[in-house]
Amino acid sequence: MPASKTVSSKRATVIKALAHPSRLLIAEALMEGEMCVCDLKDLVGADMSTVSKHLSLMRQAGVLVSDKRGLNIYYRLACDCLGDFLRCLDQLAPKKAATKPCC
Amino acid sequence: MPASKTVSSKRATVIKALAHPSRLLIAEALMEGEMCVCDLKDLVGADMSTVSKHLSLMRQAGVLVSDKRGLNIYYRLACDCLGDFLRCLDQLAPKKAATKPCC
DNA sequence: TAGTTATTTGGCAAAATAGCCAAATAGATG
DNA sequence: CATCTATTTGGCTATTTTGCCAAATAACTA
Repeated sequence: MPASKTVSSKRATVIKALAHPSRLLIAEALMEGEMCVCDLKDLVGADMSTVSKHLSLMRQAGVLVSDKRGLNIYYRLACDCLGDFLRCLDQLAPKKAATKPCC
Repeated sequence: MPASKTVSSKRATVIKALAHPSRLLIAEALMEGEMCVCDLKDLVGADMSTVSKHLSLMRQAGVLVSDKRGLNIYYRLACDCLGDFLRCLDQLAPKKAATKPCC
């Protein structure tokens, strides 16, 4: 229960918001620019209510911000630090991975 | 089902390996240098078998590499891109978060 | 070899998460 | 106002994840 654990927990909440294939797909798409829920529904290929819940979770975590215009609600990333991180992660060797560091 | 979804899935697996308070705490500790399981068990404050399973999951995802020396097994991060990312995430405002972008 | 220490594995119950459907809400528009 | 469209919410089951205990390994030591 050290104080540092609380900080970790908060960070983990944010990271968890990205740690799902559909949610990461959404985040990746939003790196190109904002999209509305129906666009993202087509991208993910799930029920709109499912996508909406993913978006809600991501917004609660602070990863996304939303913006209502007309009938649509547009979502976009709240920060742009994702690209660099993903590029680095892509260099990791999964599984037993020997002992070679990467980036 | 686009090809990009597969890439996202792989990335999500890696991110998921960081998306748990105990596992992120471990990763943060390992940013300072390698540690053995018993050190990490004290840090996390959970059963050693629990910590071991977290470590195993992280190694499978490629986030950690391990190294056996004597009776101990030392773990360390497989990449050093975590710090920058965490610093950026710390600037995010959780919850309803208004509509202010951050970093 | 027997014992000791460090770690992993198997198994299981409890808790959290995902995803669908149906219903509710919030704005536009006729 | 009645309706349509876009999105969210509630509720439910199925699946996944967590974390403990007990038992199994693995490698050092007497």
